[in-house]
Amino acid sequence: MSDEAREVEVDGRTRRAQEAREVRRAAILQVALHVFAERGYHATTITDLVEAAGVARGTFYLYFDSKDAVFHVLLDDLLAALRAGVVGVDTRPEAPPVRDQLHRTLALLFAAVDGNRAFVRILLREAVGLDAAVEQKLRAFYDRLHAWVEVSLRRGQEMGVVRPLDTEVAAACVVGTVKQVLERWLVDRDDPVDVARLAAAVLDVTLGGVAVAGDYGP
Amino acid sequence: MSDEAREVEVDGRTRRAQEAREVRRAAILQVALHVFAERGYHATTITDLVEAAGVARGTFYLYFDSKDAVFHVLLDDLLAALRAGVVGVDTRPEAPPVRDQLHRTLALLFAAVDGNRAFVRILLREAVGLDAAVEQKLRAFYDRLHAWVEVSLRRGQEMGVVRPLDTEVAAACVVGTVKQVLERWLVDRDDPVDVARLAAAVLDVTLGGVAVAGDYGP
Amino acid sequence: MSDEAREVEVDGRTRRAQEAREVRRAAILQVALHVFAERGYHATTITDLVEAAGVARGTFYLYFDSKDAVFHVLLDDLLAALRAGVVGVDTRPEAPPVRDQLHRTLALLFAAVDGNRAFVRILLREAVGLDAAVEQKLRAFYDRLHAWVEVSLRRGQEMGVVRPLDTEVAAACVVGTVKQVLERWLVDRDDPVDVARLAAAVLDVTLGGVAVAGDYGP
Amino acid sequence: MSDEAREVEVDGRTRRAQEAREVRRAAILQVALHVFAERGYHATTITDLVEAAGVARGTFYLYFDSKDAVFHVLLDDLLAALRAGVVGVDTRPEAPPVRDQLHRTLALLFAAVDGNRAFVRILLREAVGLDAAVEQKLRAFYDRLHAWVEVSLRRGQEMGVVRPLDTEVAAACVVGTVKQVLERWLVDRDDPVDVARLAAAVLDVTLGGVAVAGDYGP
DNA sequence: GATGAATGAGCTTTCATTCAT
DNA sequence: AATGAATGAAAGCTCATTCAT
Repeated sequence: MSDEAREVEVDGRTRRAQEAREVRRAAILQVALHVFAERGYHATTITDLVEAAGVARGTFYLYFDSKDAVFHVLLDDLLAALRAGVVGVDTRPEAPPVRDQLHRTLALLFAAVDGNRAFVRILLREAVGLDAAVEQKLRAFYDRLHAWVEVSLRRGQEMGVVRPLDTEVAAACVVGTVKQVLERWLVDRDDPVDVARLAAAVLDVTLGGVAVAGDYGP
Repeated sequence: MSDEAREVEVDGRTRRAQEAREVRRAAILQVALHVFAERGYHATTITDLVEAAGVARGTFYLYFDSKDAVFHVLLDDLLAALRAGVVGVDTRPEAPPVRDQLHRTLALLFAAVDGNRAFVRILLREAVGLDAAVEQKLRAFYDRLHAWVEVSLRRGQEMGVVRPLDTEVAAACVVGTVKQVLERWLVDRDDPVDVARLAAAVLDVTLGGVAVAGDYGP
Repeated sequence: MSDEAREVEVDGRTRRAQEAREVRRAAILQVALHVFAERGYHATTITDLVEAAGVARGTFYLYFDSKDAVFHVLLDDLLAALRAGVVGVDTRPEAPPVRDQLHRTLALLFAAVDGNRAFVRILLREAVGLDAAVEQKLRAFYDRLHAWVEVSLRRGQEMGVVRPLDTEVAAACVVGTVKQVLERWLVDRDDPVDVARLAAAVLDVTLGGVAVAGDYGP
Repeated sequence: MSDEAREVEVDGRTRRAQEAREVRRAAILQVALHVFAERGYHATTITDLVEAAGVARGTFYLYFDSKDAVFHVLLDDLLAALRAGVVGVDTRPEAPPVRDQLHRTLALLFAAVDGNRAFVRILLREAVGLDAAVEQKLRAFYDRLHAWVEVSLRRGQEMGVVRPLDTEVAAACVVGTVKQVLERWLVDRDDPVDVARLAAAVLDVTLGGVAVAGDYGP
């Protein structure tokens, strides 16, 4: 075997080993997600995890530093997926109608959660005050979402399409609305959901309020 | 001493003992609330509880079955307080305006949470998925609130003061709005809050929506 | 039962409980000493300790913070016992001869070690660099012993009973001599030893050297 | 290529491979010595060793059976080095003076330790009771040293240059003296040391004792 | 021969709960 | 009724060693 061939083979080995590592890591993550979802984060032990993954205790620590570390990886992945769909409204003349853009954003968010139901379930049920780092990440995520909504509302006011109202309260209302709908339709239930329809209904209520026009008081 | 007198005295003793029991039980509860608030539910150990209460470990178990049991008592008390203010809208002619009634309900709810910030904080931060029973209680509370809102919305539609909209989605929006506002103004922060003003702002957004009338799309 | 009687009884209970605690603590210490001596410090696990003591794992931690803590208690006891016999030479005219005083000091030291063979064995065999605190304690002990010997030698030189020599080296020789004799006769063997005779022999060699008088030098 | 030539080439290969093995083995030993010295024996993990040596975990086990095995090799090397300088006194008429021979032996021993401070440090601080085999080796070394000293003292008595005294005790005193001086000047400190001067001082104290001649009592 | 991912027995420590006094 | 010493199951994590590639 020539030196060159050897080199290629070594590279091949290294690459295959690397790929095997990635695969195993992903497998442990996947299993952890399901075990967390089934037993709850706190109730899940390392033993549960390694038994479900079919690896030895030590192997787990080869891929993750701790139970918390696994959780943080899952959390970061989810938050990234959620953030991906939340983009600013395009106000150029040739852009689609604002309402359609908002609908698309909502639908994307709902779809992202729909694709991660198990983990979002853990997140909303148990991880709220899990540890300082998790809390900080969640809070940062919600704060960012809130800020984004509030800024959007202010812009809307400047454009004359949003009523004069307390934008901070209104932003909290929007965020809370989204959270609750997510929780009710995607977390508490296992049924498939038409995210487009749901997004449309939420948009309708949020934009127009519940009262008939002109009749919601002084 | 006659038998009767003895009986009376025994009754007196029994009664006094009973009262002492109640006092001690209440004291442990009160202390538990504060310790939970200070250290967090999970971080609080039985040792923390009994030391703060100034009783022996065994004594604690004379009054409560477990750490969880204390939590459930505190939880039941809170939920009862929250439910107290949520009453149906009075539709009789001589009743106050509907909007005022809704404002009063919201303000009462906010005030109840305001008076129990410490515990609500633990509830939302740590105890969301504490155990099946807690989860079920919370869910029942929210479901009941949701149902109440949905029924109210339907009645409003019949009365012609609520727009035609998906009442289930709208109810979820209302509940989510309330939860988020509570979390943002009463749980995440320590500042005193003008609950009446906050309730008014929430009502404004919820009833009228964020879009200017007639401009929120097809 | 009168209040006074009750008080007495409560005191009695408390006292008895306190005594029981002391007894148990001492029992664990005693057992630990033997287990350490038998299996070696490093090889001894908490499991070994509690099984030998016949208590539950948790009970152990009720009396000691850790395996190290037990060791430190034993160490402190030993060092105190060793230090007890090392006192300065009485140079008043009416005092016993210096040689007798030195003999007494040596014999006391040897006897103290003789009474703690098991632990001294651990100390010399394993605990030398156990942890920073142990090392510091041992070093402090030896340094103090060395300093005491060196000062004594200087005084002897002033009094004209000690030869002119490097007192630091000589002190190290004395300390090393004592350590080695202890190790050879009391640690490595289990035979009973005549400490007075041993002390006399050590004194003879140390004071007079091994060479015949006048024949040891250049 | 003829068969003979091939054979030669194979031999060459084998020899070169053998040499490469030796080199690698020595490299691991050298690295282990430094890592042990830096982190301490117990705190050093196989991971530390293989990372410092730049070889894979499995490779380590190709050269040594275990962590302990490496230690034993280092220990054997050290003891061999120490033993090298300890030779009997030459009593032929034309030999150098006895005192000079003793001085040379001491100085050689001190120098050997001086050249291996790091490992001696580990040996005395952590590995005293590492395992039965280490203990046995150390004990054998000291016993041999003791026996050698005792025999020398007896010969000295026969030659009339050593006082009548308990040679076993005296031998222990000499061994202890040497150990303590080594520990104090070469193990506990990092300063460079004049081994010749130190050896001379030790010899002076050991041969002549601390008391002025004729004044050390009956 | 070299590799390094995988192993799993074993460690120390915690803490909700029990029960003899 | 009150006490608090005792319990022991169970947790998270480490690391010397093995073995398929």
